[in-house]
Amino acid sequence: MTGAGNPPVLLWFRQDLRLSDNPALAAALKRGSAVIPVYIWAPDEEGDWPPGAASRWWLAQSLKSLDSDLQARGSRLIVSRGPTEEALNRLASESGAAAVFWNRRYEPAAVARDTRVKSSLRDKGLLAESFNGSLLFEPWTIQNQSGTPFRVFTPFWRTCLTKPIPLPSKEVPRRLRAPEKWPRSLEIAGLNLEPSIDWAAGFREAWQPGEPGAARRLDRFRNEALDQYPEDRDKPGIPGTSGLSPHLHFGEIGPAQVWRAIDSFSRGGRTPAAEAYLRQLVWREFAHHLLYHFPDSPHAPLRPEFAGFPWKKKPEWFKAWTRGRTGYPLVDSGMRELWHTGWMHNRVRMVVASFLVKHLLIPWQDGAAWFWDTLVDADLANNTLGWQWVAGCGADAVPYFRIFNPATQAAKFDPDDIYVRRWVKEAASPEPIVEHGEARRRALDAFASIRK
DNA sequence: TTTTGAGTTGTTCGA
DNA sequence: GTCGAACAACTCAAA
Repeated sequence: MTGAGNPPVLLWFRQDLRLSDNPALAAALKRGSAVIPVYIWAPDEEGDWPPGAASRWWLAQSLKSLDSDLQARGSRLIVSRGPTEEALNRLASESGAAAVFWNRRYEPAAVARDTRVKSSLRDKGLLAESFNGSLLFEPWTIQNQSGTPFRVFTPFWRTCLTKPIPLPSKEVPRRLRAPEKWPRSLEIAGLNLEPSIDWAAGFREAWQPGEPGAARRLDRFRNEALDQYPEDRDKPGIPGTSGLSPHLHFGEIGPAQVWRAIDSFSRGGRTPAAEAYLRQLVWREFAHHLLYHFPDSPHAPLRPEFAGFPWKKKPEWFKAWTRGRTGYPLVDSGMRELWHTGWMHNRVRMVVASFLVKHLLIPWQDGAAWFWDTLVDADLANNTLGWQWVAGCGADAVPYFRIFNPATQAAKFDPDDIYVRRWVKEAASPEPIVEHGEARRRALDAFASIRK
């Protein structure tokens, strides 16, 4: 089929900002139609979670990268503002498009919006189809033997391993056929995603947003760090983790591509290093599974007894935490790394989160909101799982008595102070805002108070 | 059907 | 210095 007479397809990009292994794009190409790549900025449609400042910075870079990759293939990115429904209808009528294809999202607000958009497009006689480009296992495909969603990771993982892992599609188009008539477009800069005061110098140094940057990151990890991953992933001073989280969040690389690149076997078994990393990739799946099945979890604890937890509001302590001025070098380093680069090492995320929730007794939701605004990899599913896990109120959560000692954690995972010296330059740390032993006892009492 | 055992990431205390 | 126990409650799967 040449498709020369086929009306064009609108390819609605969201969190799938890539051309390789993109099922919606593949489906559009298969029709032989011209493709009109579209991004619609509609933060009002994200419920309580419009993208934060760090995410918006990343998004701006990623859109520029996508546009440039499209232009290299004879195409371009059409940019519009929401409301999404109106934008898609206008773009379709301006271009004569007869179909809209996209890859699915799983956040509650996005699911509701996408459902509405799909039926509205179909009512208008357009073909509207969605695909899976972001997960290995969509949330409704994994369940336990009683037919309910898993709440414990290990059985979830074992069940995933019995399912076929999707193969990434190899096809990357050299050229994309342009439509006869391009619809109107805004400039990416016109969306005002980037800060007016340029605070992102540290971000630019640390990251290369976009599909080529994601591929480079994956290559580096596989070639230079994977073998040592089980030991090195916990050391914040060295690049022992993949650093793929923001690329995965924005879909600049897909999980099937990552699985394919990492999975390796020796003597009949998966190598321990590959398995350790793939488990982490499946934690991302588990987070999406939980968010989909428990849509209140971004704001409400999964364990109901936590509704009565005696949280404290201490604005000056919260502020000290956000600024990296708690007096605990590992905590302060993490918070400064976050502020400077838009990212924080996972080991340190656990320590700073535990410190906020247990040492300071400040609600996990406040920490989640700060991370949401400052992380370039801010992802509602992962952020929610992480904070509920640390607070002990989530699925498969940490036991209440597990209270990280920031000094012990530093001694164990940053024994040569490489990480702490990178982020805490002053000769003397501020006085600790709470004393560890006392804070620990207070936390144990608070957690005991909600037990039956 | 009921029981049993295991479960991402820890710390402290006392022998 | 090292080591085991204690620090809960609940989900899930296998026996």
